[in-house]
Amino acid sequence: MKNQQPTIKDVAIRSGVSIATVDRVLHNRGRVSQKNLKAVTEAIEQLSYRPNQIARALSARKSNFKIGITYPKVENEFWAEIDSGINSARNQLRPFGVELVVDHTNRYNRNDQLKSIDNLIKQNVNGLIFTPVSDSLADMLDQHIPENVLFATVIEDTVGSRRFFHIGPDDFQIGALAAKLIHLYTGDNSKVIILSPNAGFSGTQQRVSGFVSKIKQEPLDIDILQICNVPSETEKESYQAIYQITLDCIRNHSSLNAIYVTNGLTQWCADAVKDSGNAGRIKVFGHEFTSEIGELLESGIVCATIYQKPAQQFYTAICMLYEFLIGDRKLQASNIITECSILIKESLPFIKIGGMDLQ
Amino acid sequence: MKNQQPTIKDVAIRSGVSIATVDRVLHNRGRVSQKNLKAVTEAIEQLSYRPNQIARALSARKSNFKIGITYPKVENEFWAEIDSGINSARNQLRPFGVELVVDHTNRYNRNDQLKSIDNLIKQNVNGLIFTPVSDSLADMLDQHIPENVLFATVIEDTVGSRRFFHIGPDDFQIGALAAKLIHLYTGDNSKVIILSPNAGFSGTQQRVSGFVSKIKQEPLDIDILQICNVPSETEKESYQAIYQITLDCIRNHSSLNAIYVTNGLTQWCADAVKDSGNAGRIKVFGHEFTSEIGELLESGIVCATIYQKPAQQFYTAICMLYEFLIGDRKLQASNIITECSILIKESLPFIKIGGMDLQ
DNA sequence: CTGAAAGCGCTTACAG
DNA sequence: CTGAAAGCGCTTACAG
Repeated sequence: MKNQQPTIKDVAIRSGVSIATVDRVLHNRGRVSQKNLKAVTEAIEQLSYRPNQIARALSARKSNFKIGITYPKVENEFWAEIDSGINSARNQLRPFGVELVVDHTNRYNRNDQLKSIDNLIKQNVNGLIFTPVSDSLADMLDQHIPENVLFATVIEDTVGSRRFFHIGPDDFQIGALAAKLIHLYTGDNSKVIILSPNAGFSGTQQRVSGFVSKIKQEPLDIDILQICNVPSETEKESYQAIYQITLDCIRNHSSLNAIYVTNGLTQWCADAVKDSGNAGRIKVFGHEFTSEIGELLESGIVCATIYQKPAQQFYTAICMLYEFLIGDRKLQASNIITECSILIKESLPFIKIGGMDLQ
Repeated sequence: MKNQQPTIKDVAIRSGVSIATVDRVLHNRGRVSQKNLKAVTEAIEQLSYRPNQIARALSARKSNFKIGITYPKVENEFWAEIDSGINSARNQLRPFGVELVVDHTNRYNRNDQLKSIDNLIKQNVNGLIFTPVSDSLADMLDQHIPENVLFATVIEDTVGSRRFFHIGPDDFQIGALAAKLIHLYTGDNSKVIILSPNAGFSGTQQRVSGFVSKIKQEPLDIDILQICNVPSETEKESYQAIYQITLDCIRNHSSLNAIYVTNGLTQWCADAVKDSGNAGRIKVFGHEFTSEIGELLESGIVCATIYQKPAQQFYTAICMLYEFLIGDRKLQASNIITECSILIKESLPFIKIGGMDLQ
């Protein structure tokens, strides 16, 4: 009844060396004679041996790992959800002896973020995960982060940096999907305004591009009345700004019947629509999910949002980084495109915040 | 820098007993004096000790577990996807020494399924996971499956049985969501036919109820021209039947402009719509996702499907069952309502079949 | 360059 | 009722 998975011992016996030597080969630690290297490699091949990750993890428990995480805590609700993803990962990895150190900045600001990263590195983290506030960080990151610290990006990418992998949505397609949803809900007489906070993020720009391009390509009968960048460096500023700009737009465009908010500030726009007495007449479309968004979907002020499951992204990223830390970091890491959900009133019963089933 | 999670040794020292005694308390194995029981319980409490699952798993490796799985392999594509979920679980659990034995039946038939279950039990499985073909199985299951074999249901439930937990969608809400999607795509002049294979499944019935109830409640301007049960005990029968019935419906109802298929046979209905020259005019809505459904969404014959991610359900169920097998099976297991996705042409770029990120 | 040994935190016979 | 010891499959000093 014994499960016949070969172990490191089997490989050692077959190749006529000690377990320690097999281990050296497994980790390319060198200091192995050509002859033994060959014997071990062949034995591994013949037995199709795969190291047992459980045993590896238990053993790794002796030397603890520390993973640092930092993000811009500007839109509170969005990042609060991410904290739940981080906590799931913390619980998951605790038995492996992994410590998670979380830091954050209060603005979308490059220098703040670099300081936060420096801070984490000073605490001797073995790995680093963060959402870069600007694409232009690439060079700086490679300078600030030592070679032996693995880092990965979540939600936003920094193309050109040494980042090990990236997890995030396909923002261009998200924008296209948003256009389609608006068309489904408003039919052929859609006069839409795009409110675009976080214009510094390349993801935001791509959503707008995807939206515009979808309208042209299909084509969809949607008029874009205006595209407004909403100032949003700090939290307070962004809330106030989008609320006020929404009111201004409503005043200036009497034909307006739909608003697309390119990110998670959707609910503040919806509040302005409601407060101005336009609930139902002006339909709001946007992103993410909070309890308030749930109510807004229920009441019909918001028709649909696209949910990128940020907590899951962080959870997955943290677990992946750990895999590479204890395993062979020479392995190629692959990027992951997040699965996004369409949320409408009728899909509310299925939603899981965080979305980690196995605790 | 040592991580300060307490271990079983810490508990033993603090309560002045051996590790073995602590272990006895942890697993309610009895044979512990009142005095020691109290001491250990208190020590666990004070240190807030939690057993390390990794160590537990590695140790459990000594005694192998076998989990049996059986399902009705009638709609090939649907169950082929599930095989990929089972394989993910197999890879995930292999290092833990878990063996997965898979069996299936060729029809939606109670007796076939009971035979399959008997067969797995004869192979000494420690746990059992399956999709019951009939709600009325409850009593039989409790008789056929020994008390010491944990079992759980996926996709379809058997209320009233001793099943340990259930993972599946909220079928009533799924039906309601389908009604909404049809309304979004066809507007206020919708003449719909519901094609309902697998009428023996309670889930199917609930989808129809949810659909009808949503139309009344909202209300949505949708006329249901007819509700057809499609014979579907075997695979070949169901494919042919739904194709033929679709053609008949098209012939009999000239005003027909939408079809709702209550489950995964959607693509065969869509083929009939296409072959009869009604692509685009008659819009198809249904369930699940296969490569062919991808093409049908792309070409606009199918407007939307609701995807219950069956592979993920099985994956999660298998992993959960293992957790209970090695852990304390006295713990209460909780049921899981599957997160369902709305699939439309524009969400195709995000879809993941199987959907297991971490391999 | 190589191997014997200790250890990660549990579980499981076994002996008392 | 209780505890010492072996073992799960790895990794990591340490000695040679």
